[in-house]
Amino acid sequence: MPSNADIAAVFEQMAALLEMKGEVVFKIRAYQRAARTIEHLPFSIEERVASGQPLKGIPGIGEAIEKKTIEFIQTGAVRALEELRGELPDGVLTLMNVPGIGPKTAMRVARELGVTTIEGLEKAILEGRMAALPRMGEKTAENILRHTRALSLRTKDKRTPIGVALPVAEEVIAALRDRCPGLRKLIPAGSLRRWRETVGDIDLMGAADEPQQAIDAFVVLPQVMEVIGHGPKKASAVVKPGIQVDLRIVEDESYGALIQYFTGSQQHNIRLRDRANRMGLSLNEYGITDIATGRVEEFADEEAFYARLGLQLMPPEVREGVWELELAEKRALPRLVELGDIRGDLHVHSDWSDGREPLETMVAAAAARGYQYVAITDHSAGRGIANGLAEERLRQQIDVLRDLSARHSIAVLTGSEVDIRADGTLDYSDEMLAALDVVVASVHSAMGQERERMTQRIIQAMRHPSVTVIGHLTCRLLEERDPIEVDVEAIFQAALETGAILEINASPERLDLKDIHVQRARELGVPLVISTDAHHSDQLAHMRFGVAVARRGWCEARHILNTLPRERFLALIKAPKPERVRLIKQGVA
DNA sequence: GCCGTTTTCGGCCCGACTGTTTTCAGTCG
Repeated sequence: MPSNADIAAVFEQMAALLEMKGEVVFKIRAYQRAARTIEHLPFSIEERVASGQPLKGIPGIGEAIEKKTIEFIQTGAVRALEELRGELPDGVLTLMNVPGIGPKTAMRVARELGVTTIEGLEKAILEGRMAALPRMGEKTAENILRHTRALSLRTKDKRTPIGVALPVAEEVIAALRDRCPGLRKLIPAGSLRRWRETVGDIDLMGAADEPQQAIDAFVVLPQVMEVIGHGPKKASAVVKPGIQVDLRIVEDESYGALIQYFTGSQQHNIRLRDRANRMGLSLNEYGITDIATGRVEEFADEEAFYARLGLQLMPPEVREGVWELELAEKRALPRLVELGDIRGDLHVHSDWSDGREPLETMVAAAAARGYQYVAITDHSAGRGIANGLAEERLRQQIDVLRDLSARHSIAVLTGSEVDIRADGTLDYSDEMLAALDVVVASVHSAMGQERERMTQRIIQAMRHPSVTVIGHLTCRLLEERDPIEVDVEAIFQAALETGAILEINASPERLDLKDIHVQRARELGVPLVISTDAHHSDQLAHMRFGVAVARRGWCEARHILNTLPRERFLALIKAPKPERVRLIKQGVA
């Protein structure tokens, strides 16, 4: 059962090997483009093929790539790829993992030095054989050596979770603004601005009268550990704790074109350029050039830039190069859900279990965010390690919360994050669960169960009359723990049937559901909430990450139930489940 | 290999930086 990522990897490798062979660049790009498109599709290619739907129509996928995709799904291999592998030296793909080594260098190193491993490469550099190659030199060899050494700790495609990268970006921005009064604008661009769950590096874009001053100030910031490149308009550096930051500064007039260009995605830009070409225009980061006259138009903001191309401004979160251009042309983009639409948080811990602050603090912080409701959901009894609450303590907590609710304008909902046990039963009695306003049921144990059993386990919990929400469905921890094996499509169907709501867990370590799941859930009409799983009042601010995931799934406020005002939200979660199913089908939000 | 409100053939995104070169190739995004 190949995932979209597996299929994308096949075409990435095709592209890399064709590039080494010296194939025409356009063929290479076609494979790269297909790979990246497939990686970001909101549906499973494997399922689409199984249901007999064509792949043609997906941008960048034509006859040849469709055939190879089907071949891969059916046989687990692609003959053309195997043949290419046979023609080229073993290990060249490994060498290409080293930053600074592209296809040309990888081939020369393999052919002329007989080196096909990272260890062999390091040896060749230390012995001076690398620098002796034509158009190679001491500095190039030295740089590559530095990268191979870093590689033993981190690979080229090791990505940083957005929850780590965004605060780093914000810190650098603040520091640079502080030292550079002439800096008029400065924002994160790239995958960070598109709110991808992980980023490869941090792109910062700005506008200033004297770009060079800002660039020079950047490379000497205390956060900078190592300067990689430093020119008049652009610099790259590694900042603490080891993330690469690329900074570009232009003058005000071309700021719109700059941020458009560097927000990407690459696929989005390639499609945009394609469109511009057909209009007789050429795009770059400084503006739009009329090819016939050579006249350059500059744009101070993105809206005007897109308008010149006949397009509605697209939120960065949807710029993945799949279907947004068609909708922007028809001015049919949805108004995506915003942080300000959120009326409550439904997954919050306190120091009664493994949270770090008292109930009072958490409730006051939720009220201070302007929420109309908040649910306290400490762990259930079975979570010994998280100081889960025995039923008696939970009953005490309910009393305390009733009292708190009376003293605050915010509605304080009683709740629990109850374990779904390995056999699909829940960790409290039915009477206990029925006494709660909000029951978030989550898997925390026996995560290695096989797919069918895990799926049935979760569906059994969804059918329980008192279960309101399923928490962090796939249990993944970004770059730390793989998701559990679960049939997400079956879970979505069960959600529609049972009225169980699915959580978008906004904790930046989780982001679970993830963007493409949310996109699919939205298409099916599956009810969703966004919750922070906060263990500290500061973490209520993680809501922004969850909202971003929903936006990447093209959700409007009506798709997210905790955008509902208090009375309607309470009516919904207190309705018996069959009634809730009916309300949700009507489009309650 | 993909694609078409100029085209089913002939195009295909564009520039910065580095290191090695005296005009440019390779890599990256």
